[in-house]
Amino acid sequence: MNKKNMQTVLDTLKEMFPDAYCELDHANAFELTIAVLLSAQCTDKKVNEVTADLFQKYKTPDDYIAVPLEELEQDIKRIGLYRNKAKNIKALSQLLIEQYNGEIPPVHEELVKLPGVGRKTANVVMSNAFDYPAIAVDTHVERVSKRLGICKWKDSVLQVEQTLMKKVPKEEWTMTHHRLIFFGRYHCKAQNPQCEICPLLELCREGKKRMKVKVS
DNA sequence: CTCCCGATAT
DNA sequence: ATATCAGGAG
Repeated sequence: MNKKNMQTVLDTLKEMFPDAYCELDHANAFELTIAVLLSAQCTDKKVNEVTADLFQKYKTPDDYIAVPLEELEQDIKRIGLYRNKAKNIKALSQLLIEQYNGEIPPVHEELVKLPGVGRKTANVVMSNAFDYPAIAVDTHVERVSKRLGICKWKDSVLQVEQTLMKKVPKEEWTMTHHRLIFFGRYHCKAQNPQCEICPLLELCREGKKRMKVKVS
């Protein structure tokens, strides 16, 4: 995508979602890390329902270590992928205590060493908890970037991230990341994207293709 | 690449 | 019935 169209995308997203933000409820970096870990292949809404009780019951890494695995599994069962997630939360808590004084390290390279924390989760924690510029590429960011033609269809999530970092000014990385998610979640949805009323239709390769299929 | 996985939308 | 949801590990 050329510079002019990219600027149009950024301006339009800003108009559509001026105050996009992290929709995962959390009070600190530790809770945010747990929430993002739980959010894999699950809606934010569902995660928030579960963490409302979870964060009342568990406050520190020690609390997660103290509980039997089976009990923690039941506490998060409604999220899905719950066995892996419960195991990761306990291992992550253990590692935090052993190597990080029980605190979430504000360093990307350290975060990805934590069980259940990959590049995307680390980026979310860095940007939302530690105010560090980052673009986390989740399912929405990837889908939207590819549909609009910001990046190639066959790009990996890492390539998508690198392309976005190159095309977006660094000071706008975090906000743009949130706007791309809102755009993907509420407008350019996986099923039933709102192409008919999309202000970006003129520059959207996929959107124009979809509209053609509809009229014919 | 496959597996993990319940809940919700379509 | 099937697709999708703020992915990560083996």
